Parts: sequence; C-alpha cells; structure tokens
Amino acid sequence: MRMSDLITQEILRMLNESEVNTAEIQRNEFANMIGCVPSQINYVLSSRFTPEHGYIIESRRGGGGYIRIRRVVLNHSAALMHIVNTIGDKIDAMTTRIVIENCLESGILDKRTAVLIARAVSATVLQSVPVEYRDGLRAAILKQMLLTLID
Amino acid sequence: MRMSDLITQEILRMLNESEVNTAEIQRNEFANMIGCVPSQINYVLSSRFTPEHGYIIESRRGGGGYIRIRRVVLNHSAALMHIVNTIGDKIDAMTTRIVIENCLESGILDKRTAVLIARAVSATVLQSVPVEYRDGLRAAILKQMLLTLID
DNA sequence: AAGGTATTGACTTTTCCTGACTTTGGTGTA
DNA sequence: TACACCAAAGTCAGGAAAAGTCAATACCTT
Repeated sequence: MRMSDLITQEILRMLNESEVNTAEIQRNEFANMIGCVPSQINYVLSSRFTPEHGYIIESRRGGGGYIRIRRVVLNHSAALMHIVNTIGDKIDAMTTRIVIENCLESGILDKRTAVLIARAVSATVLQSVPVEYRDGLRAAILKQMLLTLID
Repeated sequence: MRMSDLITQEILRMLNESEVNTAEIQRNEFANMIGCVPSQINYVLSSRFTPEHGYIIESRRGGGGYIRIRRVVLNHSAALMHIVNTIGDKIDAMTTRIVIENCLESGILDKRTAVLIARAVSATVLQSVPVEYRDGLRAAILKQMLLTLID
C-alpha cells in the first residue's frame, strides 16, 4: 500500500472517530508515527483533502503548532456540494452571477450572504489582478465561500 | 497548552471580570504566578493585545510599577470604517487574520460572517494567483466585504 | 514512452521561549 | 539637593519548534 493511502486512511479514521468531524494532528509527530517525511503530509492534504473533496484545512506554525482537518458534512444542502463540484477551475462573471442568484432563489443563501459573496467576487476586487487570473480566482473564492456554508 | 495561550487566557479572564474592561498586573508577580519568564508577558502583549486587536497598553516602570491592559469598544460602523481605512492597498495574511479575529472578539462580526470572510481570503483561494498579487488582492477582498457590512 | 502521481529533502517562514542587558521611577541618605 | 541604590518594566537577539514551499526524482499506468 502506498504511503499516501496510508496517510489518507489514518486521517479518515481520525475524522470518523471525532464527534465534530475534525482531526487535529501535529505534522512531525504524525509523519513519524506513519513513517514518512513531514512534507508528504502536505502533499496528501493538498491532493486529497481539498475543498472540492469537502474538507477545510487550518494550521498554525511555531511551537505547539498543529494542522486541523475539518470535514464538512452534507446536510440538506447537498445542493451546495453539488454546485461546488460543478464549478471547476474557472468561472466567468456571468455564470457566477447566475449561480448566486439561483442559490438565492432556491433559498440556499439568504440575501445578506449572497451580497457578501457577490462583493467578494466583484469587479472591484478582481481588478487587483491581471485578466488571465480572474476566472480562476473567482472560482476559488466562490467555492471556498460556498463550502463554509455547509455544516 | 502553550504558555502564551495560558497568559492570554488569564488576561482575558481578568478583562471579562472587570467592570471597566481593564486588567492591571504587575509583570514579575504575574509571570511568577503563571510560571514563565517576565519578558514573555511582553511577547504576548505585543503579539496579541495590540491596538489592531483592540487593546491599549499603559505601563510604568520602577518601584510599584504596573501594566494596564484596556479593551476598547467602538461603535460597529465607525469601527468598520476605521478598519477599512487603515487597510491600505495591500495586507499580508497575518495582519488579515488579526483584523478578522479582532472583529470577532469585539462583536463587530458574528462567527459565521467572520468565517466566511476568512475563507474568501484564505491561502487556498489566494494560491490561484501569483505571489506578487496576493497582498493586493487580499486587501481588495477584505475591504469590499467589510464595506458591505456597514449600514 | 508519456504523463500523471508519489516521495524526498533542502530551504523558508512563523511562532514561541529565554536570558542578558537597558531604561525608568521611587526612596533613602549625606 | 544630589546622589546612590533598588525595584520594576522594556528591548533585543538568539535559538528551538513547528509548519510551508518547491524542485528534483522515482514510480505507475496506459
């Protein structure tokens, strides 16, 4: 079995054991326990515990640092998950507007949240970055924000 | 638990107990009580009780010296306005985190909104854009979002 | 063989902790 | 009053403990 699979498996085990769908590890200690180099933990996290997969990562460096992996569970808004998955790597302004409006109409988002998200991906914001990055950035922001609404 | 967290916690406890949002300590005595070196108190104060965080520190040396930590509470819109104004064209990840946490602590943002904003400017999102644009982008997103909260 | 997926390790950045040294304020004494 | 001395708090640089990044290499799959 590959190292990556082992790491993945262990994290999943921890998540399943947790009441709150959260696994907290110390990178070095964990790597040591598994028997791999620390940086491989990052590899696994960034390849298999991404927002698209339904996970959120938080971490802190320095003495007593940690990595926290949170699994966002699908409730009635499996719809959100579905939306996130259909977004892909890029999304243009028009499609974004449609996505947000649909969410609003179907009651997935309340007005206030919708406005907040719309602002985050507004032209004003996107202008701080060259054209070629905008669609990718919009997708990233949108996905990340929609995911936080799943609990 | 880290020493710094312990110190932070104790100061917050004192602040919460105070009618006037003020905690007054004697550095050596306090350090002794907690069980750390005195200078660590300074470290904690300068990393977690800054004006950015919404605190004001006053102190006096010499015999009978003291350190006074004051928590300042502002009107929400005014506070938001002030924060937005201080942000400037660029902002790094750490400062951003501090700003958001401060808003949360002082009740300017509720937990949900804070998380939403934090995700919008998260590393995951910013990675979709080359390093040199990140600080500018972060500032733009943050300001836009905070502005929508002003009524 | 090509192209994706894994693995590694060297280097960077952030956070925390400590101790030696400096500065400031108060008090007592010639 | 002037000076000495003690009792605080402040500063700073160094080191340790973590996590992050990245590019080179190895390993699969088709």
